[in-house]
Amino acid sequence: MEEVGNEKKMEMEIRRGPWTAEEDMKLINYIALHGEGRWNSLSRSAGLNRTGKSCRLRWLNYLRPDIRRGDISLQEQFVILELHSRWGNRWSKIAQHLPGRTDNEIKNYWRTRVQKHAKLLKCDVNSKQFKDTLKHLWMPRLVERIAASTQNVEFTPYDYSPENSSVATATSSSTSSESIGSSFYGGDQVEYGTLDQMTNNDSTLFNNGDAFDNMWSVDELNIWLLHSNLCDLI
DNA sequence: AACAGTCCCAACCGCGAATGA
DNA sequence: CTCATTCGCGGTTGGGACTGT
Repeated sequence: MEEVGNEKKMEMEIRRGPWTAEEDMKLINYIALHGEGRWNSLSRSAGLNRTGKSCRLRWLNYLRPDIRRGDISLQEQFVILELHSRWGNRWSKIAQHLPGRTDNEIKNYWRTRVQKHAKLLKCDVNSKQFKDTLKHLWMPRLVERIAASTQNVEFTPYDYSPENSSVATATSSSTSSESIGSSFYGGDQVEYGTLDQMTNNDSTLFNNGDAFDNMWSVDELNIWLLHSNLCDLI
């Protein structure tokens, strides 16, 4: 009986909700000394009344020194759209190609920004219509804007069109994370921007923030959807 | 100024996979 | 092989911040 009572007491002491600065410091200091991993025992040893899960999440999504904060840049938006079109909601896999960004952040971005547009257009975010809108309208537009915003820095915008995109040509067997990591788009001969260039720390590349929302009007998108529907019927 | 509605993000939850005893 | 524990992922939620009326 007493044991059950103690367990209950332990459970009662487990903290939830927002982390305090003191808890953050405990976690940072402990990991600096002992490294990460073994989260449950780490939590106990560090003197944190948190679940191992909670500690892991806090570290990976917030405290890690290489976390990048701030708006998602045009380049990053493009990478997210591109990789999501290939892999779907594989947030952690997508995050691996966006240094400093977490799966949680990308997931939040997708839900708040991209799904918002789908909602405005009254179509499902997973529908062919919406995917086509992304591929044929949003992504080419993003490329234009990336090219415009990077004219003054050493970035070689590639000739993007949905047809030469790996979105259109890739098969599941031919896509690999390595191909994305080394050269952002396919062919070795073509001078494409590399992922590093797409996601480096150059402030001129990363201060474009929220441009996504203002790229086109709902009317513009609706006209395009109507047009693509008519084309499908013909 | 006050309120309602919406947006955004940190954090939690459930589940399946991996690992170890 | 089995069971328990831990880890990692994707989905969901709570609440503060922001915006519009």
